[in-house]
Amino acid sequence: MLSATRRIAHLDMDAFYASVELLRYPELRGQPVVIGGGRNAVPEVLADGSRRFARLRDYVGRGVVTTSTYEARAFGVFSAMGMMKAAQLAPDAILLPTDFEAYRHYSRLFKAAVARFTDQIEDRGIDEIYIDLSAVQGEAAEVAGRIKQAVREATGLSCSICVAPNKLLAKIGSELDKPDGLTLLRMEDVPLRIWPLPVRKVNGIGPKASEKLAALGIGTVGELARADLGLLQEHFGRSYTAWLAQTAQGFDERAVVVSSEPKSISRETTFERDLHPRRDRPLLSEAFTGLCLRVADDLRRKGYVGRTIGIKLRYDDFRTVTRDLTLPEPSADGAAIRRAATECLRRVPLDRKLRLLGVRVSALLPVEEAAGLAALPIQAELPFDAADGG
DNA sequence: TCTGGGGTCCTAGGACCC
DNA sequence: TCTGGGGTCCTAGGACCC
Repeated sequence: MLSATRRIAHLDMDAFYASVELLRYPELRGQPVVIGGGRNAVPEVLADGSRRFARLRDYVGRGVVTTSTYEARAFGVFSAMGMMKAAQLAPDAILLPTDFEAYRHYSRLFKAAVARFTDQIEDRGIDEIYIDLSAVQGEAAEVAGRIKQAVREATGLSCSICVAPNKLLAKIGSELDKPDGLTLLRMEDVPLRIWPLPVRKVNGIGPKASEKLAALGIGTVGELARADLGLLQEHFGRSYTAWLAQTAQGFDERAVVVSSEPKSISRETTFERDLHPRRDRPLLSEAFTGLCLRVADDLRRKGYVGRTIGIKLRYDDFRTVTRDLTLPEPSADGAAIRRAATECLRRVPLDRKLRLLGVRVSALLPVEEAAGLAALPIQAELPFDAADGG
């Protein structure tokens, strides 16, 4: 049972990767900076100790923007945009390589700072969390303020927080006052503060769904709240329609999930140029083996074995296909993964150039549990089952 | 200017079992 | 000979998120 009124916060670090880079290169503060380059974007240290930074215009390749500073966003450069396109919009912007090690470090720091307030924290990736503050003493605004201060002291970085009755509203709300925002939302605020927003602001309504809604004349959450359910059901099916209707009213009962086990571990790579299945076979084969070994290494480091091995291919026309194969026994062995993945590869048409190759292991089991299972006496496989109840 | 890499969850059909 | 209902597992694809 859920309590009558919960107090759920969503905390989102402001322009996280870019802000971490600004800690390291304070001279870039106030400038348009884009994160997403490779090795060639590493700043060069000059003889006088100053640094020369790469510019976006120098970028060549198939990467996308990971994050940009607010100054770069003013040029229209946002996350997930192709770097070549970003270079056209802001050729003089500073380009920096992604340094996940550094971002993970600051991620641990800000999460540890929040953990001093409560252990009711749901991890939503490297730069955001939900916090269930229901059992934390104090006014919402005051508690949120203290959390923001603690994050700033631990990291030197700002974040935006919204406290609301549920995760749906907290997530939307944390964006309303960015950066360095502190937003409070109550159910009564839904008509005034949520209904005017585009449906795309709702976590779970992506590009496809918002486009379909737009075609029905529904652009805002308020329009969604007033929409005819029968009409929605014709286009979205029963369960998604029910969810849309609840969401438009600001209803959401999902709990803050404090811990979870991974479901899959994967590695994939986009080639610098599209590779021909026959002519570039040596290159493909090398990449394929490398992916299998990296996945195996990830499994081993994280302590998992998996039964289902899968591959992912993307053709030069951007079509994506997957194949997978479930083994009788879980494994984390690179050679075994490569054998299974090769089986999968045989089932896929190799009649076009390839843009991407990926390897995935799912149906994961912690390695100690797998060891426990292996120690159990093996059930004999009889040709007829004597215990059959029929 | 073509569009990364790591994930989760959902749907749907077919096999197979009771 | 046909009909059937429910459950689980496997596979493929797709939407969505950070």
